[in-house]
Amino acid sequence: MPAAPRTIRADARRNRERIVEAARAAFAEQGPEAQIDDIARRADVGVGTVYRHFPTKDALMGELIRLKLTAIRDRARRWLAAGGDPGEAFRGFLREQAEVIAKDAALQRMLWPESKETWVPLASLFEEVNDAVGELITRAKESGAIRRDLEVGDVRTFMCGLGAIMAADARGVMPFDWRRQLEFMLDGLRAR
Amino acid sequence: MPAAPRTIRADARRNRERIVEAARAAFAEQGPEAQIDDIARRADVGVGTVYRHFPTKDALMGELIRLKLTAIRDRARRWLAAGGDPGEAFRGFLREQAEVIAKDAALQRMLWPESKETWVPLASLFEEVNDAVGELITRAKESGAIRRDLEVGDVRTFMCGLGAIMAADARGVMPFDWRRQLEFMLDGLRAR
Amino acid sequence: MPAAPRTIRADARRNRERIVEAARAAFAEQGPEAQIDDIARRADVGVGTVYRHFPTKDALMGELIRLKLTAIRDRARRWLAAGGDPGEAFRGFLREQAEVIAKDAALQRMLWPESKETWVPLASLFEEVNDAVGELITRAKESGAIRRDLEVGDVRTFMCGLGAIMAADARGVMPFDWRRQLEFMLDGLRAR
Amino acid sequence: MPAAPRTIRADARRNRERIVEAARAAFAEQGPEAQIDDIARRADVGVGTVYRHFPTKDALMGELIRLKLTAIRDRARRWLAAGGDPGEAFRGFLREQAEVIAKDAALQRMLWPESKETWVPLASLFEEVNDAVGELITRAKESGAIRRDLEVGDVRTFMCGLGAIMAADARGVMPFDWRRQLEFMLDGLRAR
DNA sequence: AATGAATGAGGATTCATTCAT
DNA sequence: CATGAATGAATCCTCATTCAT
Repeated sequence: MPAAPRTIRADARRNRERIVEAARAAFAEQGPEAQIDDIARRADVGVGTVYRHFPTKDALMGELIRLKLTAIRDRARRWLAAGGDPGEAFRGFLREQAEVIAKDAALQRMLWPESKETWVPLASLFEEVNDAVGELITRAKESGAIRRDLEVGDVRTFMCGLGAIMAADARGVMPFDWRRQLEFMLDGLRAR
Repeated sequence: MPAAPRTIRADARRNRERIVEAARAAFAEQGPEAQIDDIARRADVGVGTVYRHFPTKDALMGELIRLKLTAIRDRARRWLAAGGDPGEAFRGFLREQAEVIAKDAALQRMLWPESKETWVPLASLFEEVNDAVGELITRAKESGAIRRDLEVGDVRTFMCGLGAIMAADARGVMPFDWRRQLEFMLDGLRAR
Repeated sequence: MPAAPRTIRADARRNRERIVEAARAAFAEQGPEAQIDDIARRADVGVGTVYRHFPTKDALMGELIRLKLTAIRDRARRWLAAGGDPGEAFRGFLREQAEVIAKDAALQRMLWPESKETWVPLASLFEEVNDAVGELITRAKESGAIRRDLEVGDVRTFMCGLGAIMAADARGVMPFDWRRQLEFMLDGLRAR
Repeated sequence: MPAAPRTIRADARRNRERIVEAARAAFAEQGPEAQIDDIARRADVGVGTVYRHFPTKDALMGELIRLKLTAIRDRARRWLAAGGDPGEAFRGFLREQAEVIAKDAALQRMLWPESKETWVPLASLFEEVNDAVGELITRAKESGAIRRDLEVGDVRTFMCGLGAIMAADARGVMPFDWRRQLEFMLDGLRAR
């Protein structure tokens, strides 16, 4: 009768969520140097609890990345499903995507983490993102909305740079207007 | 003994140069986490000597930034002085600039540092960079080579993002083709 | 419902046995650093259950010691009851005893634990061991098989050392031949 | 002019010695669980200093073992050089050796450490110990003082056990008379 | 009674910076 | 001036034990 693993989970899941949320906030504020102890304090749990849910600081970061990627994939799929003008879908996706990223920009500083290992468990999810965004691109190309030599990797590359810009801007050292940047790039991607 | 201070100066200056070079190498390889001890070892001096020349790690980083900015300014001025087609000067400058940055890409990770304080002593130099690049932009605009709404800040913003892309690429986590990125952007900046 | 408590008891006892067995295995493999969580996992129970049966890790260790001592006492009594040549009984007991100890040698690392407190509840059992082994010694002395100055404490002392040797050998750092050691000692104990 | 590395060394060496001494004391009292922080406090230096001299707790332990082994080797050589009756030399060495070990008995708990790696850098020293003790044994055998089947390994094994006995005795859990033990063994090793 | 999630003190190690020589 | 040894706060992670379910 392995019925048990249901009740307590409610509590545990709540904690897990609080930890993830606290981690998002902490990393967003302080970047990768955010401390586990601080995250635990924010989540109002003991350090041990953080470690019960995520064996390692890297694992916790990995989870945040996973959530981000999942959100990206879903957003791309939503724009795909919505149909409409392929060029507008492509641009709409990128604009929306950028707005969302901007909300916790500092997170970007860990989206492309040091170790390749972090990516291993994310590989398949990553593929899904590629597929969805790739499809948006393909359709836009076919409709003649964007240049024919654009590839998924280019968009990924751009978003990486845009994230860095957002992060730098968020830290307030110097103003960076990423929205203009995005529009310039979108113009650059138009078919001539 | 009016001769003595000169000899010592020579020694000290040599040390300072070696430290700066070692720091460049170390930061380029390991990013901001490079350790002072390591830098001292590369420069073949004691840690104390590093601290004699640069009171803190941040100060040392600041010096590297200063050198970078100086190089950027000089490069921009060189393209200004060279004359020729304004559009080509603008694009040539950015391409050359990018190639140089790419050489120690990891340095970019500290070009936009945490503290505003780091920027204070660099303010005037920063103005000079702005002026030089601004002039390149103005000329290009006037010649009709690029869109009229482009501003210096946009270029700065773009280079920040491009640097981040280079840094991520250099760490080898994922391939990022910054050269394609640059060309897309240059296309986006063209006047239509 | 007078039947209920019985069923539960059966369950509880089964759990207790599984815990003890798991602890034996864990401690035998990893020495005193074996973790309660690991023991619980091996026993296929929750940590809480381990703590219900044994209030502290030390108590659990104490139980293992108690079992060991009981086994020693019974073995000694068996050799006493068997009669036969007293010298052979003495030596036979030690040899058999050693072989059994060797099976989970790492357990020896905790047979002589830090705290005297652990011994308090074992005092009377300890006496019984002493009595049984003492009787084996007395008989052997009387039959002229071993030196007259041998005392129970000496045997205890020797077995402690032998256990340590086994444990070290088991960890594989360096080969220790405890069987030769035992025979040398038995020779040393012979009456001349 | 690499003349420098002489002066400061006096200070540093003093510190190193104090650390080693503090470590000996700490490990002798508390066994392998002694904490680096405590050792630093005893030596009246910062933790960092301990780590400057010994990169790792294991390295510090390794040093203590090295010192022990060196002392053993030298003692054996001294008895060899002293000449005299080979049987007495063999026994004298073991008795003296035991007395010295007994002084910080708890150290024995780490003489046969977990990891083989600890032994690697000690291999050659270990050989020297073997050679010296082996020669004592050979001479004693030739003079007919001890049984012909005794080997160096047996003595090593015995001393390992004796050390464990001392350690257990030192912890005061139960009295163990290691001197009697030694004499029994020496009797066992006599040629008949 | 059983479960396993939560707790948090404790412990090894790092590294920017100071200071005696 | 240079040196590099010393410092110790800071940080990640472990694990015996408690407690809500």
